[in-house]
Amino acid sequence: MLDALEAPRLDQADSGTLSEHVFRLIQAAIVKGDIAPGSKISEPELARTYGISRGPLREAIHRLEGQKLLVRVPHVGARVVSLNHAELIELYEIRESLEGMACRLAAERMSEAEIDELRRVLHTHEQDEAFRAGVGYYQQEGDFDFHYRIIQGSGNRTLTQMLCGELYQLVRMYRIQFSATPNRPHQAFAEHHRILDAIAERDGELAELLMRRHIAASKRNVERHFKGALEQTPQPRGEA
Amino acid sequence: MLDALEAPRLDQADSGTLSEHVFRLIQAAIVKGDIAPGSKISEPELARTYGISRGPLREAIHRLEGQKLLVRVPHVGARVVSLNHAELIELYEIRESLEGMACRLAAERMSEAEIDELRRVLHTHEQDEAFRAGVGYYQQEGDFDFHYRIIQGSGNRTLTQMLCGELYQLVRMYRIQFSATPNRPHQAFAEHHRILDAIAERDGELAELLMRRHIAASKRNVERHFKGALEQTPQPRGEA
DNA sequence: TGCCTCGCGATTGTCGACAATCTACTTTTG
DNA sequence: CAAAAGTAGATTGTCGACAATCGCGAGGCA
Repeated sequence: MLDALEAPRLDQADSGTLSEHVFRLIQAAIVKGDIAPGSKISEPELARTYGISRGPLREAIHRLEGQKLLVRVPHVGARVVSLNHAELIELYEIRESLEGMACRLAAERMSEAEIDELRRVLHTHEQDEAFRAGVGYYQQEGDFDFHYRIIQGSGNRTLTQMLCGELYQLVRMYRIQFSATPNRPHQAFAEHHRILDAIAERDGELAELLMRRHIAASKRNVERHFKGALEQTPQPRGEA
Repeated sequence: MLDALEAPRLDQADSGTLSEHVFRLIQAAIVKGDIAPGSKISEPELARTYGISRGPLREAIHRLEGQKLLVRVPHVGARVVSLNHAELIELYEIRESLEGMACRLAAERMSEAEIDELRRVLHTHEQDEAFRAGVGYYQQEGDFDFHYRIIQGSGNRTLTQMLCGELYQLVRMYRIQFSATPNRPHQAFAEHHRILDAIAERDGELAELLMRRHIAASKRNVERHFKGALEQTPQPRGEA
């Protein structure tokens, strides 16, 4: 398993400690799907893979558990998280609440420069060829992600830490899994545009409403996707 | 420092691993204020205190960092979190959003038995003598905590995990710090009662509104408290 | 006298090895 | 033949020691 890791070795000192490094490496591997959801994490194997000791690795695992990307059970081991239907819907409901709030705050507090940046992000997406083809709108990451930018624009550092620091990778993981839904990208883009307009007009109330609806629409999309996949796989498989 | 720990040693196997145990121990020590906010965490010292190696201790520290009770900086060490005014307000705003949502869900989904339980919790609080004296309403923990029960009643397991598993201890820490405000306990109790009524009537919309207002009131209370303490201490001290 | 530099002590990060526990297979028994 | 007990292997949890890095104080220089 997990032989699809292109660059597992930790060449230069990217960010100081080894623990931090493998943390990011494993995080990326999980989010990208290189390590299958539900698969078991073997400490000796991963340690060998990344060429480090089990000490830093275990610390990274504990941090990953905090980000809800891993589920750990004492004396047994850690597994990559695999949300069931209900949990995934719950996640979207939480986002509806939190990102709605972030959007309202962003409409009230974002600077004109930040709004221009946001507009530029949307423009970049529009010209993306994957988007034009109707697939894979959501692959953007970090500063190039519409949602990410709005959350940061809220000015609420605690909220930003929760949404961009913890839940973000988890959301991204499922974004990638459910990325290819025919009409959704264009529709999502249109919704993004309306949200941007509301923010530009400093209409916090409307911006929040639109964001909540936007996420609710995504939720329905995931629901549909899940229901479609249910016929093929009765249960999300638990091993690689 | 931190010699006020009454029972630091880890006698029996409470919960399997040492890491898990010291995690809970340090968590309790921080929440109760035995380890001062902003004070530095010394690994060798804590390891000696609890009579364990630095390995499990470091894992516990990483988990505590995930719960936002510690702030860690590489190669320097960990400090007990000390939220400033803005961050504390942000925390309350997040709670407003999340617990409001939880309250709405609870009104829709709690069983009659659970509502009875909730009523009993409130009744217990009413008879508490510390409450009657007008101080220390908030010291309740876990199942005896009104908010805790409502969140669990929401039926949203992800939400419960976030609110009761992560942020809960942080909120509790500041609850304890700001506990003694003259009129607040009785007022809070009245608000709790109104929320309960709304839940009992299955009025989700009203229950959400009341919970949001309740937390907003708590926020204002903390704000007042903070402003009052500002004259004495210009900045929350950074050392024990 | 004030500021920069160097070095020492302490703390954090990392490692390899040992002990405790779990999983799966084999063996034994009703 | 099925089920339970026992055992072997692997995996997780824990430890003590070594290396890398940082903070702070002594000393030198403008």
